[in-house]
Order: sequence, then structure tokens, then C-alpha cells
Amino acid sequence: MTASSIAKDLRAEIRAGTYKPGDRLPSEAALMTTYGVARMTARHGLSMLKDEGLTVTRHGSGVFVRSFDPIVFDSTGSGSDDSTITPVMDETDAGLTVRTLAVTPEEDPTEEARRALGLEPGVQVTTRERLHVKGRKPMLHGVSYVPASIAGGTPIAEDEIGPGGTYARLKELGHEPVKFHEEVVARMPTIEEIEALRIEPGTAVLQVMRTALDAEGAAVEYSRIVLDGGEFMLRYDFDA
Amino acid sequence: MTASSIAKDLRAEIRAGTYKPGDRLPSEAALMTTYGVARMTARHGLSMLKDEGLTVTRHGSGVFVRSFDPIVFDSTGSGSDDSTITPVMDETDAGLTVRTLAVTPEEDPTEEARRALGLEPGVQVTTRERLHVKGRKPMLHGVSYVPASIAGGTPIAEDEIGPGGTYARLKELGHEPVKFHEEVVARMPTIEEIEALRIEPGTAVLQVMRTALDAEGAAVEYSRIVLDGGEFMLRYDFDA
DNA sequence: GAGTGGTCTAGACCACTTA
DNA sequence: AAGTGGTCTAGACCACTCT
Repeated sequence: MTASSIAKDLRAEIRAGTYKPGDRLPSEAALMTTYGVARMTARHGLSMLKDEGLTVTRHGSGVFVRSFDPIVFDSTGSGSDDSTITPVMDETDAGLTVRTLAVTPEEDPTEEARRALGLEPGVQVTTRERLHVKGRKPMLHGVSYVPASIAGGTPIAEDEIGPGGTYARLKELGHEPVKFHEEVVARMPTIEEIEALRIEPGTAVLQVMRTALDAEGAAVEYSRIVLDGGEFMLRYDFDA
Repeated sequence: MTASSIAKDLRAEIRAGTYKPGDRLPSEAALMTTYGVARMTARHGLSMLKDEGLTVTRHGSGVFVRSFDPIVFDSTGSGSDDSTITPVMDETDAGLTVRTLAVTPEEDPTEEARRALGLEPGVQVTTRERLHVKGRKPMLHGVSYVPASIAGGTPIAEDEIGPGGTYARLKELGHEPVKFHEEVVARMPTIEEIEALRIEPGTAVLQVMRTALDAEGAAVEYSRIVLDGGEFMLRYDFDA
């Protein structure tokens, strides 16, 4: 018997519902005896399921079937219900609270932000870094860049930005975002993200890169948002 | 020395650019001697990088730094350039060709499709399954569901659907899609997807679930699209 | 204390790639 | 043929959880 066939059997049983979300799978010792393999082989079989995102392991406790009941991240939506957050409005629903990690009034932008905002080299930006938390679990990490020529001396460069967040302040400053451009990739988390968002092995992250444009078509904000793929679903509504 | 510290060193060297995309990393044997560890420990260190999506391994050849140069999947876009595909228009750019895998004129929908289309239990659908391929590499797998009451007896239920695909035929039938609703999740691929799309270890997939609505607000098509996360980036343009 | 998963060692044989 | 990664064994010690 091989690690792959152990994984195959357990995977089939999970799909069939023999093991349901939250259930514990057989221990490594149990798999060793039932399949007659060395411990490393049983472990390898279990680690395959973990890498597929089918299970989570708890040290000293066991291997458990994972569940997925996502929060909806709705960029195009205006309203929101209990399980939806609408980041453009900067509301926080779905039991999430925002923690502002850092505000830097003037800073050299990352190359990525500089290009998204269409800035010349050397031009500075105001940077806001935040974490959205649900209970004790960090769910979403966001960094927002606004040209310092717009944000300087305004609440955007302060720790307390006020109700409605960056977009509300931009509107007051005559730079209301009217168009948005988003790019989305799915990738495995970096080590830093695994720690910051406490991401389980076998979980991908969604990275959303959003550029907000004002009525003149000028880029007034760029956000780089990383979401725990095990916790979120994106939603977009648009016309043909 | 531990597996983690080997991974840490190599990760830092990849980020620093010591090893660039396409470069080969030190072999397991080399790591055993430089770090003075057993082979399984060196392997474990390398496998961490693979699981993070930083490297790809080629059996008998070595471990190489991965590159990411994505094709843009632009649902909201109308035009398209060399590296963009606009699925709503059913055009295939970016060197992709479509292979129709199966067309089923009448079938019970999956529960997922039934709910998205708002159909009563027992109502049947026309199903089209396709694969988008770039050279020999499968890139995207899509399954499309249209109520059989609409698609029956039309080219949508034929192998050859004609220019413009499902959306062009729906328009001719008086059910032009005017609104779209998309949901996106990032997850690890299933075994079937790993085989069908030839997905590298450490790569996530993007799953796009799209519902198309006609002018009456009726759902006329539901698509479930799975994209290789190592090959694609999604793009959305929308107004506030 | 008993049971669980996490890590590491030392060695074997196999499969694939490159030259 | 030599070098590479893929798999498995048998055993050790450690860290964490549960009762």
C-alpha cells in the first residue's frame, strides 16, 4: 500500500460523506495498522489531503475534515447583508472589525503602487495598512496608497480617518472615486501572510489589486488586499 | 539544521534574486552536504517551497524557480489585447483554443446549477463542457448550463454552436444576457482538476461561478469555470 | 499518562533526464 | 552511466492535547 492510495481512500470517504466537516480522520497509528505501512507513509497520505485543503491538522489532537462557509466580499455591491462586506463603502459587516496597523503620511510607494497610480518616480504617497479581524482570527490584510498631493494634511493621513473611510474623504476632497479597476490572483500565501492571517496549510489566498479613479479619470487610490481563501468568496455584479 | 531553516534560506535567496525564475536550485544531495542533514530533511525543505508555489520540480532534472506571467481573464471587458481573453464574448485570444468536450441536450442539472438558474427540481438543462488549451497545456475548464426550455432544438444543444458561442445564440433567441453575476473562490485543485488541467503542486485554482440574466431578469445561463491559478489573473472594471 | 501529530535519521530501491 | 527527484521502511525523540 502506498501513501497515494491511503489518500485516495480517505478522499473518497470524505466526498461520500463518511467523514463530514469537523469529523476526525483515523490517526496515523490506525492507518499504519490497517494499511500495514510505515509511519512516514501514513503521514504522507494524510499530508496530501492537507495540501489539497480537505483537512486541517491539530497537533496532539488529530486530523479533521475542513469546512467552508465563506464571507462574501462584494466590491460592486452597495448594500450588504449579514454575511457580506462591501469594501468600497468601507463598511464592516459579517462580524468583522477593522484594526488600523499603520498610517504613513509620506512615503515612497512600492513599484506596484507607483505604476497603478501613474506616478512619476520620486512622488510620494500616503499609506494606510489595516487588518480586518473576526473574533481573534485575522481575515483580510489591506494596504492603501493615495498620492500625498491629495491626502497630505487631510484625515487620510491621520490615524483616525473617520466614517466612510478613504473613499468618503476622497469625495469630500473633490476626488470621488467613480470607476474601479480590479485585478485578482489566487496564490499560496507567503510565510508572512501565513503568520499575519493565521492561514491553514492547504489554503490559498485571494489577492485583490484595486485602482479607484475619479471623474477626471485620474487614479486616486490603489489598494492591495489579501484575503484568506478559506474564509472568503468574491462577488461581482455587472452589466453587459 | 532543520527543514524549515533550509526552506528559509532558499526562500530568502529566491526573493533576493540569487535564484531567478527558471533557475535551478541546489540538488537534494548538495543540500545534504552543505547543511549536514539526512535526505528526507533536505527533501522536506524543498517540498515546503513547492507547497508555497515558489518552485516546480522536474523529476530527474531538478527543482526550479517558478515564474508567473498571467493571462488576463476579463469578464467585464469588451475589447481584448494579446494577453487578454474576454469570456463573455466567447472570443479566444492569448493563443488559446477551445475544445468542446461534451454537449448534453437534456440532463438533470447539478444542485448548484439548479439553484443558480432558479429552476424547479426535475427541470432539465442543456450542458456544454469545454476546455481552453494553450499549445498542449490545458488552461481552463468550463461547464455551462442553459435551461433546456430555451436551448432545446437550437445550436446551443449541438456540438457546433457557431460564432460568438452561447451568448450570441441566446441573443438570437430573444434572451440576450444583459446582466452578469459572478462569484469567485480560490481553492486547491481536486485530483481530477490536477489531471485535467495539469496543475503544478503548490498552485491554487480560481473558480468562477457566473450567472447570466436577460432583460427580464431571468437567469438564462450558469457557468462554472475553473482556471489554473498559476496561469491566470482576473480583471474587473466597474463603476461606483 | 496515554494518545496524538511534528521532526529527524540512515538506508534502500525506483523512475526519469541528460549526456 | 551518472545524476536527479519519488517513494518507502524502521526507528527515535519531541511537543501538544485530552482526560
